[in-house]
Amino acid sequence: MPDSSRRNEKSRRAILTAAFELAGEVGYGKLSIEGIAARAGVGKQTIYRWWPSKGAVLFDAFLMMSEGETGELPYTGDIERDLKTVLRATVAELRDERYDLPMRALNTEMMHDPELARTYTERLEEPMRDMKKSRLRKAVEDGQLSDVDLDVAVDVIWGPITVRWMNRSGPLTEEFADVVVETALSGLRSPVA
Amino acid sequence: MPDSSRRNEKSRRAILTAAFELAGEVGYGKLSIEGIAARAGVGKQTIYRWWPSKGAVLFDAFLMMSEGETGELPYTGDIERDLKTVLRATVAELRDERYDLPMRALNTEMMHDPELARTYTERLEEPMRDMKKSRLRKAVEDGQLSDVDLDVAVDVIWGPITVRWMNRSGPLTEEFADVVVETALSGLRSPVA
Amino acid sequence: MPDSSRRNEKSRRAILTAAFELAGEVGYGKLSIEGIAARAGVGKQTIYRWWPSKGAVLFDAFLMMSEGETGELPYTGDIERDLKTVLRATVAELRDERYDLPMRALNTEMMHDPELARTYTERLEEPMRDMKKSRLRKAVEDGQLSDVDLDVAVDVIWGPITVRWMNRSGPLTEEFADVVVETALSGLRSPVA
Amino acid sequence: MPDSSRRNEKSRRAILTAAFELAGEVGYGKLSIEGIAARAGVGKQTIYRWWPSKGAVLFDAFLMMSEGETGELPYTGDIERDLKTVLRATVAELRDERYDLPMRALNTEMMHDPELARTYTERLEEPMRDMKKSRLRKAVEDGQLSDVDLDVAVDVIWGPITVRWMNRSGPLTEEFADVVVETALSGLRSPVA
DNA sequence: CCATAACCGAGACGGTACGTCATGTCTTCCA
DNA sequence: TGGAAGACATGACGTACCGTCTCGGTTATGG
Repeated sequence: MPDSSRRNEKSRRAILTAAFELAGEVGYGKLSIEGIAARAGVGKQTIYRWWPSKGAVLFDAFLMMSEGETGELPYTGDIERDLKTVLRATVAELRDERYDLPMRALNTEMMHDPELARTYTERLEEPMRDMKKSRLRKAVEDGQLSDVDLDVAVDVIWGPITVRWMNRSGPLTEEFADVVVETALSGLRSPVA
Repeated sequence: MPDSSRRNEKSRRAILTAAFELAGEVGYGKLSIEGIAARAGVGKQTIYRWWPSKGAVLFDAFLMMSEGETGELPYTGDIERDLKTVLRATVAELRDERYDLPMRALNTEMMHDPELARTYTERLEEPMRDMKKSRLRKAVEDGQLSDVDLDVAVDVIWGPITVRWMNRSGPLTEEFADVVVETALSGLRSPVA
Repeated sequence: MPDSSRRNEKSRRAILTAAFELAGEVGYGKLSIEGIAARAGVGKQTIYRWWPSKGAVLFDAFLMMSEGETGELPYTGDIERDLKTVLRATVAELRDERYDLPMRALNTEMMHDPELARTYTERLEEPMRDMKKSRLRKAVEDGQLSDVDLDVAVDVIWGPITVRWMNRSGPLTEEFADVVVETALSGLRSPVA
Repeated sequence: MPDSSRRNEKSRRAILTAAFELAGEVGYGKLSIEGIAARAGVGKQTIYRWWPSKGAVLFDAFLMMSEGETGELPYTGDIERDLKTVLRATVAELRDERYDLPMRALNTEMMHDPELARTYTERLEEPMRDMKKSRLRKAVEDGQLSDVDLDVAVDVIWGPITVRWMNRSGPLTEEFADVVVETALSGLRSPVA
């Protein structure tokens, strides 16, 4: 197995950058190890030596890009307002050409590679989910939300956005983001009942 | 352009069946036109003549499989109970090996092929969505649900399930289905507020 | 088996013309039955019905083209002069783009199809050879040639030309034609001997 | 362009051997790059990397086979006797199944590929022609032949054999070889003249 | 003078091979 | 020894033709 202490950092960054860019330029279908190596000015073996799959490269590329991206969701004291802010930002990002294609590429790999999905969940999704749950928890403490399972709450709020993006099953707009937040907060049940 | 009146129906069915089965057996990554043609006992050209892409074949395979599948969602008068029944069934199907892999394959293709996504939406998603909205509409009439945007309601209910399935971001169980229904119906907001 | 009395003469001519032209335009390698049928505005089956092979079509095309071509070689009384005239004409024809490629195509087919070679020999080569032998016989009668095997004589005179054309083993010029005639007539042996 | 220093010699030999054998077994029409690759246990790309065409492979196969084949034509002092010896050997070789088909295949390719014909001429034909001219030159020095153009002499002697082989226009026997030699040496012209 | 059998155009079909591209492994050579 | 370079066996791609096979739509006799 390779000795990572001898690893060439410049090559590593060149590969990840090339992978991310190519995913955005040519799309998932035409994203190839050969292409990444050529763009990065690197031998193919250098990729195969350090990553087990195309998806793993892509994942690391995301990791590098999102490095230092962090911290907390906004807190104004009004959970509805804050969730709308966040979801609108998410929608904007998903509509951004620069992120759309690479994210689709990564999602595709995850879809068929449970191991990659697990790693992704651990390294990228969980931290983000924790941020989300953290904000929701504060809202519970503020008496704005009832004491539900926060994981389910996250899924109910962010799930609809993700699905629309993936399947293009409807327009992915800021209005949609707002309505999702309102609906998730108020529930579907008639208040009379 | 091919003359569809001369089309060989037997070959068509053999191709769609082979595509569905292979998607289930070898997964998306190893699903090839050559493999489908070989399994179906058909020349490759016969596939290329009638379908523009691997995704289109897969889509037609789903169409054939879901032919006559239909009608209405259950109606007992209790929307919560009925939604739980439906979502539990959905979860069961998504966990069924026979459907999991082919669906992932189709979703992958849709993810990168907007035209295919559009067709899918029109031919398969819309009808199902209409069934769902129809059941929800009855619940509104029954005074069980408030008068929300039904498309958003559908996304809020079914979105979390779909996302967990796709990304394997958490366990996809019947309990999860139940909690999603309860949360979506009651909303996250504290009743005190 | 097909009833040739019902045969469509127009189609037949269109096929042969198309075959000859295409052989000249695209060369042997890209000459296809499909191409001939398309150019002739004819169904493929009409070709397969009447000819056993591509070579047979080509052969018939030559037969049609050389119809009525004939009679006798020139006779001025001087065999050397006459042979030079004939060989120069042959060289000119072989250098003519319009005949070069189709002839190469036909020769290729004959090379690998003994049956076709036999038919060609009978129908086209023998008549031409008879004309050649006829002229040589007259030269024998005129006391200009000794009484050799005329078939061998024909091969010795025309063989060198044919080989140079086929293999491009040297320049195929009128001068070459002249020298071949002179050499074949005089022989290689030193007159002293 | 490929770096020939990295070339795998074992693959090269396997390809050339396979090409020669297959040409002899299945004939020109069914000789395919795929078939050669399969027989040689080699990827198709390895053939496409190093040779521009099927004909070039075949040519190299001949080159390999005729390696070290050489030297000089027999010299007993009697040119007629020696030429008969050589032409009889040529006839025998052309009638040998092991050489007939591969040679036809190579000739076919040369016929349609001037570049290949040029290479063949340079690398295989010229050396053989030089041997032939060398023997004829000695005969001239011995006073057995007159001082004719030796290239034409070679064509007059060997041309008839080649043409009969290619076109099967007559029986290719040792008797024919003898008569061709006699006729070429004595000439056709009547000795009286 | 129609009926019926053939030819005809068109082109779908199961195949084979094409020439290209990417895979993941291996080897060579350089720093 | 890590890395750039790239040859290698493998296998899928999408295309071109093969030779066979229907499908209607004309001919063109022969009963």
